[in-house]
Amino acid sequence: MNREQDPGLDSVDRHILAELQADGRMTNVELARRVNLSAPPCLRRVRRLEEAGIIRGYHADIDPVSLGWEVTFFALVGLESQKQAVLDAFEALASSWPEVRECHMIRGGGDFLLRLVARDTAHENELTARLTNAPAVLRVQTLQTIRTAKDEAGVPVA
Amino acid sequence: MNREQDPGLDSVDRHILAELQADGRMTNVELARRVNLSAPPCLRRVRRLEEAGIIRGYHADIDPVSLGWEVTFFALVGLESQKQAVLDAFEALASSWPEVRECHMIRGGGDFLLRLVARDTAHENELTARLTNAPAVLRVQTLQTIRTAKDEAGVPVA
DNA sequence: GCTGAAAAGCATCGCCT
DNA sequence: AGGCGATGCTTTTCAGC
Repeated sequence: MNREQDPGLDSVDRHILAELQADGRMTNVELARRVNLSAPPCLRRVRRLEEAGIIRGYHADIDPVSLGWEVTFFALVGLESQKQAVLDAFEALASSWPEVRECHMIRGGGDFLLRLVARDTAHENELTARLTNAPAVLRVQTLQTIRTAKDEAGVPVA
Repeated sequence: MNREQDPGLDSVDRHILAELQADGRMTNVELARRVNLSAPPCLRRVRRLEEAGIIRGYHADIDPVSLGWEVTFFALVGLESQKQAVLDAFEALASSWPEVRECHMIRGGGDFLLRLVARDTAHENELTARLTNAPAVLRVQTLQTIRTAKDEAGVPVA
């Protein structure tokens, strides 16, 4: 669907990506004005970027606390085996929990980094316990965020 | 700007949040149809959610690889002091790097979890070295993502 | 707080450069 | 490839329930 480092990505495309990353609900007319194009070719470029899989979607960024998710934390989970079946099973289990927002397998074998949300500290403890007691889990290290200095969703478009 | 667990957030509001989290560029008419409202009150609700800070923004989700960011990794950084001035200085330094996308201070003193992007493995090594050599840094543990099973930007709207 | 109509603005198409 | 003009929607406001 998308090639590595697409050659047909000029400075106008990158400008479009930067603008839509900053404000994904901008109208096409406003976007066109900012990148010095008229509306139709601007829209054609956006559609092309979407169809090439370079723009994967658009999402509202919602304040977790407003929805009752008071705690965000990370967990480093170590498994007792590196067998593919064990890794897959843990991955499937973790991914099935709505509180698990990210699940990354870490190089070096048998470790996962998760990002989770919890309603409160008790809920966080419960989630940690559920992780600890999950099949093949050896240890769980929770990394509790006390302050977030920077949290930018995307990537530099330099 | 936003209160904890806003009481004036009914099921229609939550439905709106879920829809815009899934597709932030949906037209207001389509959104209204999905939440069984006509367009004007739907738009008023969206504006209210934006002004209350519950919707913090809208962002295009861009494929990092298409822009040349081949490597995404995390770094656990331990500092040699927990003095506020030292923590603040590290936070300011890390946040100033465009490759650092997230910078979280971790409970327990003197630790930070960063999420970074790099153009390639050499660039990743260079960033790790820059972290290691930064003032007051005691150790850097890189957590290299080899597979991401789940990566949902938002929060459960249940 | 919703509906419905109406004005203004936008998305999108076909054609031309 | 980008621009122009036309058409049909969408957004947004406003009066009235």
